[in-house]
Amino acid sequence: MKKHTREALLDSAFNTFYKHGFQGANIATILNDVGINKGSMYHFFKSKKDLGLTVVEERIARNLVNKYTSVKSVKELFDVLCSAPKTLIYGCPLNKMSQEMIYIDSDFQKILSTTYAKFETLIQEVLEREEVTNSALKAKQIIATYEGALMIYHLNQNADCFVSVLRALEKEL
Amino acid sequence: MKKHTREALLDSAFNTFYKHGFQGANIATILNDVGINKGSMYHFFKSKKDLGLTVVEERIARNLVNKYTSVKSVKELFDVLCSAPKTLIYGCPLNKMSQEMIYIDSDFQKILSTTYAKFETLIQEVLEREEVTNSALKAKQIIATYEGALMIYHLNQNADCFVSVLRALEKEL
DNA sequence: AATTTACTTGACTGTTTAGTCAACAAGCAA
DNA sequence: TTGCTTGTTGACTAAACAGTCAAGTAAATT
Repeated sequence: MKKHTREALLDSAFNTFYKHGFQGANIATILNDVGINKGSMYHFFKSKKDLGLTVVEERIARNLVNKYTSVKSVKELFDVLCSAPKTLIYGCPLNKMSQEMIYIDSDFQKILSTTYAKFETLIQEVLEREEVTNSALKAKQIIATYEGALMIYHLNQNADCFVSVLRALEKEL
Repeated sequence: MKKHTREALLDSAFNTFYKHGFQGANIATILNDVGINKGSMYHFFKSKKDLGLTVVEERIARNLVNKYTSVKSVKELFDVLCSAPKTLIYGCPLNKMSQEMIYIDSDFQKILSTTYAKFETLIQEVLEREEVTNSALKAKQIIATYEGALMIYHLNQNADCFVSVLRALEKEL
């Protein structure tokens, strides 16, 4: 039960922040969900903010890296991107937290910007692997379209446009 | 001073919600900013939520409509979109509020979805005016790219990619 | 077995916050 | 002037919430 509490806390905190936002999230909800008490959480994390920053590092950033480092081709990349609406039920966690936090807290701003940069680099590397020209700009185009289309999907509650927009982009590369 | 208080309240509320999010916003800050007292606000709005929904209607949606109904050509549309980073200092207000609220409160979900639909229709109409084929999908493509690029701009604090991504999209129409 | 370290408990504190209310003032119509 | 509607005041309430702490238990170290 040593590592378990900390990891369970991060899992539950990720889910809660993902749905309610960082500011809207209630620590009591997380504690109740994990089935532990206050002091136990404050043993591992010195504040709600500390918990939030660790969620970005050890959940959001880590999931992103795991997902995209295994991607080898452009086709594979688009397949992964197109499968997003099934899993990202409240939108893109990185995007959502960025929109909320970057102009509110500079520590969040730093870690979220860094995480985004990693994401962009991973996409760029996939493009370079197949010698796509102008990979830096193309990576940004792909991410921009992906993030925007995901938002439209959630606002419309309709995945049709999400996949068609991404497939149209794929053809233009 | 009859209409003034209500309008000043909506202006300040819009700015505060835009920066801090709806949940993170503090009513006392808004009241202090406008220079009035609690009861005065609750004379015009029955709750914070009521204020929030009215901000969406009378500020976010109205600004959007005013901005895009005057746009007549595709070139003009992209000029307006490309000028966004200078004015939208905390990102796209509609996108930001949507990411925060659509899975938290169904009244916000409804009004934000409706507002988004209006936005999409306006863009589509500009495309149709110049007989762009497949205007429904193209409108979604433009908005997706625009929203995503705006996010990247804010996370990177660098506008270069924003304009190049949008200009690249313009050429593909 | 003894002692230190790691983890847990849950009541408690202090603050922040949305929302209420009764009394008061201004604008206006008769 | 009188009365009515609209808007304003600011103290008050009640709840929610992040964070603390002293005392306890479990686990590892010697």
